Order: sequence, then C-alpha cells, then structure tokens
Amino acid sequence: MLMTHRPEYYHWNQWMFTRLYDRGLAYRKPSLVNWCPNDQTVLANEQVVAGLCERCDTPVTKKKLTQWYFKVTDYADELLDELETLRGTWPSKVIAMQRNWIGRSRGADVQFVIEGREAPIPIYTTRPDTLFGATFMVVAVDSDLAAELVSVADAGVQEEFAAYAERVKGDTEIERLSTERPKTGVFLGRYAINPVNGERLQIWASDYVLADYGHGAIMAVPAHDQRDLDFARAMDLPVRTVLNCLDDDGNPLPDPTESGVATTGDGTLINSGSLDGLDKAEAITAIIAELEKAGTASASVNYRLRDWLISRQRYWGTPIPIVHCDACGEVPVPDDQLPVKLPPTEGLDLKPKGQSPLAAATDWVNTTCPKCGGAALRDTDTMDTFVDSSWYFLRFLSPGKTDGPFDQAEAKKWAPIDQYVGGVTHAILHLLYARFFTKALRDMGMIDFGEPFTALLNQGMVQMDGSAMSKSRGNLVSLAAQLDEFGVDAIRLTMSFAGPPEDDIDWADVSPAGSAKFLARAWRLARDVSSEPGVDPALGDRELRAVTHRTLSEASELVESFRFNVVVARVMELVNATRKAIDSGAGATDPAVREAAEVVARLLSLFAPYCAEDMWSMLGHEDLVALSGLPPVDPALLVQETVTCVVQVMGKVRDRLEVSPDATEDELRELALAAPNVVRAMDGAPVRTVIVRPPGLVNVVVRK
RNA sequence: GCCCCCGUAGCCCAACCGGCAGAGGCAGCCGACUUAAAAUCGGCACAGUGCGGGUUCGAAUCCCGCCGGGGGCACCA
Repeated sequence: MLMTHRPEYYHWNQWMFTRLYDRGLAYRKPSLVNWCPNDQTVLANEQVVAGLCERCDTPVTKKKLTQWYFKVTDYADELLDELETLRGTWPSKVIAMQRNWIGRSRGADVQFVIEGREAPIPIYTTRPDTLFGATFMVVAVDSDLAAELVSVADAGVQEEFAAYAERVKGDTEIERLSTERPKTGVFLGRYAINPVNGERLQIWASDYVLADYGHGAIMAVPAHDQRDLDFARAMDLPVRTVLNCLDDDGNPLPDPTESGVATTGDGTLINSGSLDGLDKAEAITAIIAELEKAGTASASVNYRLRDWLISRQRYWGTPIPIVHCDACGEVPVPDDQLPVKLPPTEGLDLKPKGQSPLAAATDWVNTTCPKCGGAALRDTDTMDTFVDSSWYFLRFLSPGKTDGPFDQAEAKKWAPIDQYVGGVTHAILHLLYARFFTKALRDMGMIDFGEPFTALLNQGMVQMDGSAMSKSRGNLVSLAAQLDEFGVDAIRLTMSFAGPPEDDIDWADVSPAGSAKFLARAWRLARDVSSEPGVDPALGDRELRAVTHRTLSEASELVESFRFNVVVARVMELVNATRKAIDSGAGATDPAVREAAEVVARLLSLFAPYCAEDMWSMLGHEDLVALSGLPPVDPALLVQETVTCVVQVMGKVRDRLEVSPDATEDELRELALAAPNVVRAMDGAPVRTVIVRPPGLVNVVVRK
C-alpha cells in the first residue's frame, strides 16, 4: 500500500524535485498567479475550472507571487505529437482535450520599433498577412511592459493607467471570461512604428491581451479580428480592411468597417503593397520571408499550455526541498539529507492565511546551508499533491524501496501500464502531469518509455434522474441502503449490465431487483443439477452444449474488450437455455446441464463472486471458482448443422433457405434462383448479376 | 466561436469487416401453478435505426448537410 502523505513516499517527491531542478525543469519565478481567496493558496492553471477553484468552487483571482514551477512547456511539442500514438487506445475525447489544452499555434514574431524606446517590441501573430491592416497596438495591462511604457507618460495618463490596472486586478476569472464584456483600456500616449509601412500606431493597455501569452503585446487588426474590432469601435480607432473575404457561396462579405463583424476567412489581399492579389496562405509565406530578410520578423510557435505551478501554501503536502541562503542563493537539499520532513504541527496556526503555515515553525525554517554551512532558511511551501500521482504507478512496482524512488529493473519488466482506468475529470490534470513526468524520467535514463498509460478507459458515473447526485438536488441514492437491500453481488451486476462501462448510468433506469432475481435464477440451476462432478460433458445434450460453448467462445473476447454488459446478457441466455433443458428438455441429470451450470458460475464469478462461489460449492467443488478459469471451447460444438441463407432480390429479403454451412457459391446461386419467392419477386426480369456471400446471403440483381 | 462524442421498441441497451434490425434486461400484457396472492415457470406485443441527400447489389454501420442531446476549450492574438 502506498501512503503519499508519509515521508517514505514524499521523500521521493523531493528526490524527483531536485532531479528536475538540476535539469532546469524546476524553477522559481515571480508571476501573476491564480489565487483562491477561500483556501488562501495558489492554484495551477489546470486547477481553475471555469474560473472557480477546483477544490472549493470559489471564484479565483490573480496575485503576483514568486512560486515554483515545473517546466512542462519544454515538453509541449512531445506531449502534443505523441498523443497520436495513443489514438485508438485512449478516448478521442481525452486526446482532443489535451490537444486543446496544449494549444499549439503557428505564426510569426514581428518587431515593432517604439518611439522613445531603444529596443523594439516583439508581438506574436498568427496572421502576419494582415500586417498592413494593423491600426494600433495593445499591451497587457498587467504586464511589465505596460508599466514600463507608461512610466514616461504624462501624469494624467499615469493616473488613469494606475486606476485601470487596479480595477482589473480586482476582477475574478469569472468576470474576465464573460464574453459579453465590453472592451476597456487606456491609451498610453506612446507610439509604435509598423515595420511594413512605417505608420505610427497608438499603443493602448487593455485586459483583453494576456500578459503571459506570446509577448504580452499584439498588433491590432480590427478588420480581421473580432476582439480588435470591438476595441476599435469602443475607443473610436481606425479600421482598415486588407482582405476581401467571400462567404461559402462565393459572395463578398460585408466590409467590417460597416458591419461590425470582423472577417477571418480566406480572401484576396488589398491595401497591402506587395501582397496585393495574394491569398491568405501565400501572403503569410511572402511577408514572413520578406521581413525575415529585413530582420524584423521570424516564424514562431506558441502554446496555450503554461508551466505547472506546484507551490502551495498548505501545511500538508511535500515540503519543497530547497534552502535559501544569503550567500549561495537557492540550494537543493542533498540526497543524503532527504527527506525534509514536515515539522510537528503542534502549536502552529494551520488556518489558511496566504502564507505557508510552515513559516511559523521557526525551529524548522531556520537551518544551515548545505553548501556553505551558514545560516539559511527552508522554503516553506509544499508541493501540489498532483506531484504524488505523477509517478506513483512506478512506486507501486517496488513500494518498499528505500534507496531510490522505484526499482528500474521492475519498471523495465512491468511498465508502462497496459490498461489504465479513471474518470474523465483527470483528462488534463493528472494525465498530463503523469505524461510529463514519464518523459522527464525517460530523459534521465530511469525508464525506457515515454508514455505512462498505453490504453485508457474513462469509466462513467452513476447518476440519478439525469444528473450527478448531490445533496442540494436531493437526488441521492445511498449505496449502503442499496447494498443492504439487494446485496453487493446484485449491485455490482446491475452496474456491469446497465451499459458500456464508459457510459454514465442513471440509477433510475436500472433494476437492482431484476439483478437479484436473475442471480437467484442462476443459483437455482446449481441447486437443480443432479449429476456428479466430473461427469463427461461429451455425453450430454448437444443442443445445450452448443449454447454453452458459443457463450464461452464469445465471453473471453467480450471481457477483453470491456463489453461487460454483453457478457452478462450472454450469461442470461445460457441461464435461460439451461433452465429450459432442466424443465422441458434433457433434464437435471444430463451432463450438459452440469457443464452449463458450471460455466454460468465461472462467468458470473466476474460480476457476482459470492453467488458464484456458492454455486460452485453447491455443484460439489472444493476449490474456488474464482481460480478455476474457463474450460476450453470445443470448436466442433460451434459448427451448426444448417444455416439460414437469406435470399434478397435487389437488396430486399424475399426468401430464406436452410443450407449446409459449407454450401458452395454455385450451389447457393442455383438454389436461390430456383426459390419460388425469388422467381416471383424477379417478375421475369433478366438477371444482371448475383452476389453470393456463402453461406448466409445471396442477392439477385436484376435488370429493370 | 472552435473541437470531441452520442441519437436503434415506453426505458436501459445488442447488432463482427456494410449483409435477415433484436441478443439480454426493465416496465407492460396473457397463461400455467395456487382457495388466493407472492414466488416460480412459460408465452406475447412493441421500433425500421433523429431528418434530408449521396456512395453501394445491399447502409443502423461509410460520406456530406441539417436537427436534437451531452461534454471540453475559449479575449490565447
């Protein structure tokens, strides 16, 4: 058993941290971070769900803090491209979500000279073809760049900017994400020069440009970007169309200047100097080439993915194994001093207060620098608990190992995980982090694979009356009460039978009473069998044996492909056939009945182990059915004596023939053409062709 | 706005590589057993696959376009 809160486990989180640190994959930086005012801690991007804290649903705000990050972005391309290797074994939904989350886009960095500033400012754009349509520039209000640009503006502008920046800071993520939000901003009194035509562009600060994407600054092309157009209209800034766009029917779209709707599709360049007459793709290639020659632009790639913020201001978690020394700076704790154990919490104020509670444990915080031996302070933050689960699957292979995180030989033998099962809620949290860790560990030479989970199944959830159970809705189903009423076997069977495992189950749609009834029906078979264990099934009723062996032959494949609901349905069929054989067929003494009842018990042990074991022992066995496996399928019993051959005329079923399973194409064609119903349907029309798929189908195509 | 998934009997769901639309269950109805009921056993009925095109000898299945439902991302330049 693994307990990730114990030093025996988090020791190796710290070991991982220092290895990542050594490779430049763990680093500290000041940044505007997600802040949960209720939990009083920072959150990773992945832990902000629709603007709310993943743990407590409080609206998240922003705060400028210096925090620890894992450099997931170093692996952005690999994390994205290797999703392709998971196609087919991972749900396409999860692949799409990760793809979306990583959000790679291709474009160009373009340098804009700023009046009164020595260095030009780079902007990122996916649409360099629209450079001639740029009519102003916008920088993120919360960026360092905005603060710098405004610092030389006159007092009125500075005041206005400061007020605006303050207002924006107070906004929650929810407010920021609102699509109906009007555009706001402040003109900084500064100008940029458009490198393609030398035009002077006003520089504005606004919250619709993000500080931490691209360069935190954009060229605004209002005619061909809706956000820029909204801003231009709100601030009364010029709009210039540089692309004549057509709609799906080839008609020209209305000019954005008039319509208020930016055109983003393909078209022909206008008002764009040397680019005039080119289409979008040609213009992008041409302008990048031209500006690269001039040294003012370069092709560039950007990602939506951010580095993983792992610092938490919580008393539980793994202490970050760093010592801050005035002389040496950040010093990772050496291996032989790990683990850095959490201090005793006695006497500490553990309430969230915006600073790690560990800071109050002064005896613990005050330490000596591992490098120079001088006085130093421990880092007081703890790690995100998602660090624990990013590599636990490797720890499971050697859980007691004391001289390393996991045994590499065991990992070579067992890992990666062939089949992982988990909720879709982890699509871009755990599953992304674990993929990152795996790739990093591979690059450290500790494992020889780059993807941790070869196949993934997202199991569904149990709902009630169309939605997730919740106290406030009052649509709760007590599992304990259901178990009391129907028993664990019936409940488990109900869930398995309700539908494919990846589907949600609505408890209002299923019938645990029906499951209990079925189990009783199956159980009675074992009670009724009156032959001795070990009788030769070959002496039994062939018809029932055929059903038994057909069930067996299908069951393995169905189980392997997780179609448990179908397996249960097949067992139900076998139970029905066996019941019939006992009551009105071969009778309870027939060896085939014993064989069938035993197969029922063996297969049911997957879903209803208690019931199955009881059946097994009632059938006279001393061992466990769970360990008994499945008997081999007798292929001879799968061969049918006759099969029904469907005869179609022009694709419509007109007759059925009972034929031998190895009837030849010619025989079937002849039989079909002679069948009276077929002759009637053909109505004298000449045969054009006859399609024969032995033994089951003949289709006569006639000339009309 | 972009992306992913799903629409088959009253309901939950099967249907292999395109080949008889139905395996199983729930609910329903009928019968046997019973003084009666429960339980049990047996039987019956119910859709032409969301809509419109296309490909094909043949489409629930493949392609295109809609409609409906669920989910993800989103001021990402």
